[in-house]
Amino acid sequence: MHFKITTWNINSVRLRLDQVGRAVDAIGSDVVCLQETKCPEGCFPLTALQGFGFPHVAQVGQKGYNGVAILSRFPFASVAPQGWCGRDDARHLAVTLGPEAGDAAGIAIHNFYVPAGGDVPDPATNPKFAHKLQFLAEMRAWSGGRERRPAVLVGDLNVAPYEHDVWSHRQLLNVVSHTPVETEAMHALREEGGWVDAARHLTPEPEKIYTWWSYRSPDWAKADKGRRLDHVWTSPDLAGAIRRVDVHRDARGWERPSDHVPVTATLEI
DNA sequence: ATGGTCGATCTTCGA
Repeated sequence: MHFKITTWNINSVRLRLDQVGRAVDAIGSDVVCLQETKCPEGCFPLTALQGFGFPHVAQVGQKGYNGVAILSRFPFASVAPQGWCGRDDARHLAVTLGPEAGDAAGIAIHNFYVPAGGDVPDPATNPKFAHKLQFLAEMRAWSGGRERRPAVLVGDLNVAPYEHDVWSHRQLLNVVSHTPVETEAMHALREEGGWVDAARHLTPEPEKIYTWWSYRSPDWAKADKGRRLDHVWTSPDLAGAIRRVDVHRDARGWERPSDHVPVTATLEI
């Protein structure tokens, strides 16, 4: 079967509900992982999302910030949110697909929203950056201890790990999301878990790949000062199944867009 | 050249 999994930092699921429907209709996703849903669980638009063809929805939320959700055409065998850095921030959700998912049955899906880290890349003076580094360190330890079974890790990881994941490596070396301490932490945690970066597996450097363009850029498409912050990783046993990774850049040009675009991996399993 | 723009919430914070 062809299994399509999409990750998208939606930056308010209530505001962009119609855009979720538009995107998944065009893509044909089997599973959609959203970040920054920005609503507490009580006001989550569950019924509307189910109406887009995803009867099975797992989500955690908070008032105003964070929040992650997994929408699925297939039932879940298990759902497990997890706290990180001793907080109950809604930044991670894991599910396992049930037997109804056919060849995708048993695959674990991890949806992450890594802290952005604030503006100053110094953990001594910026607690947000310290939080981000701690979060990445905990992910590394978790990756190393993880049970070896088929899994896909997606999300807004808020790090652009390779030189050509940003519009200018040199100009962003001291900008949060691309500093050496972050990119090294990201590589370490990926290698610790044996994870395969699906986009770079198919499209190695030096080809540029971006998934995010700042709201502050007056002409984002022309300037094209993007960064690759949104990722799909597979466990090593699924690496050979990666057929496509599509970055839906057009969504950045929609009316009232998210600053991130959907990224979809197609696996043949 | 240190801005610029969003979203949620309640005038400021996080991104």
